[in-house]
Amino acid sequence: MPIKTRFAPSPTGYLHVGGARTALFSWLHARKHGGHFVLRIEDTDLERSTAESINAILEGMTWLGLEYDEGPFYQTDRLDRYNEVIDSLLEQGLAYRCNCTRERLDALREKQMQQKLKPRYDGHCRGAGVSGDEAHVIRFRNPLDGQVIVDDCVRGKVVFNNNELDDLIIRRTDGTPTYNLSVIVDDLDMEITYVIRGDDHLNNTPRQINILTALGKSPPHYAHVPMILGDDGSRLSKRHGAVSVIEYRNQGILPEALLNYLVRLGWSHGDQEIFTLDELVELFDINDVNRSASSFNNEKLLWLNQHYIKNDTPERIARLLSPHMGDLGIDPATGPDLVEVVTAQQERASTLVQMAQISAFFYRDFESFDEKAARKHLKAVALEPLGLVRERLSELADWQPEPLHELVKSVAGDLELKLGKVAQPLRVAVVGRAASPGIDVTLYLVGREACLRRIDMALQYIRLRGQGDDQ
RNA sequence: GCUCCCUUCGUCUAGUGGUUAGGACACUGGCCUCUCACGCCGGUAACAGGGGUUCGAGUCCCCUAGGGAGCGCCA
Repeated sequence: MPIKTRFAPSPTGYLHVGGARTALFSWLHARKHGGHFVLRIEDTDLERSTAESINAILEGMTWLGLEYDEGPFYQTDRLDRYNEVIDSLLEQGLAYRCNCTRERLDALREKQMQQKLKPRYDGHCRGAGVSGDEAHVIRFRNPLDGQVIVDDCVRGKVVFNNNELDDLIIRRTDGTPTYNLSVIVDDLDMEITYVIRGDDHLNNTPRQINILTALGKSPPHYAHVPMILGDDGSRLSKRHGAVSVIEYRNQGILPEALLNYLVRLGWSHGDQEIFTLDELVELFDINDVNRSASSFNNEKLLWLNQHYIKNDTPERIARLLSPHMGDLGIDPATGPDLVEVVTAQQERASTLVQMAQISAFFYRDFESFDEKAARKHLKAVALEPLGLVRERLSELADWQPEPLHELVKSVAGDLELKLGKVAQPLRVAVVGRAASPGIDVTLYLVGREACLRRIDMALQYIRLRGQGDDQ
């Protein structure tokens, strides 16, 4: 049978980075073996499933580039099929009707907890012969003894005793199937050979295997991958910051950076840190995934992101950066070529949002000089070099980085100053801050008109400031 | 409480009985330098604890502790 994996999120929120990682592992496993990757939406919980959530998941998968070969399938389209399986289990006596009230179940659970027992159904209706005419659920008749061995690709063999399990509900009073039933029917019908999922499902697996066995089928291969924790060691959630992959996109993270980061959480290949998707398809092996949970570390993600920003073509980065400029109210068409701006900033930003922020000054005047930078560089001693630079800039014939570089150097030389004594005041005057790309490229991209205007602002700022105190 | 899982630098990890316990992020010292960044060179920092097995244990076994997950008419 050809290798087939699936990603089966329930549409009750956004595509979580933990989900994205299991999706990535499933996708890689399928790609590596020339198999298929299936997307299935587990929306049998009608109360909590939403269309927005489905869209968010599809959007996230598309952004990450985890394309699926089959689906998306929706479980709500397959209710008849689940009922067919449930009915056949019922007919064969492998399942039974139960009319226990929620009150009874709640009381039972409470009593068991008090007795320090594991809460579970007591089999009250197992032999009761509850009629189909009254309100009821269907329970699977779980074996009472023996054991189930889950042979897991990442955990190894895990043994569960049947006497720890109970008769789980497979059809609700309203007639809809529950998770443990629909999952195994889908995986069976869709011919899934590898179930790769979060290890929060490990405890469900013996129940699913028992149903499969009752149906006369053999289980697929399983791989339960460890969960992702927040930086405080608890389960990753909203309070740790971004958890939705779309949030990462909005923060200016590149999809390849997020994928590279996620794959290294629980998996490695020697000392290698950077992987192309092609390399991953070749090198990744689900059997090599770690057993222990790992903490999400945003700094390392930022480092990877900067790496990818640095090493991609300026053209692609510019295309991705453009909407983030828009977020700042800047239309890149109104100023210097965004590709040239990216080339100048590529090594200076770890996210696209940050790159937009540090590039805004190319497109519009800043509100005010950064105070610390101004205090250090916009002083009376800067009046002469700034004045001279201004004069020569206004006369410069060829407004290009090279001549601009020569110009700044010549001013420094003529005034017998170190280059920094000219470049830094000039930078603060033109940029508003003490940090920017090389002064020549900065002047070139800002353009003559804005440069002269901003230098005049700086000269005036120094003079006004000088009147006030001991400057 | 019960069942299952996990435990190497702060974090991600390498390590499959003999290593000065390696790499990466972060932190940090230096170099480069017109600033920031990049890059380069260096540094701090780990086998949870206790018992075994063995000539020898991060590696194998047991116990303890700590952490996580599950125990729903959620998935």
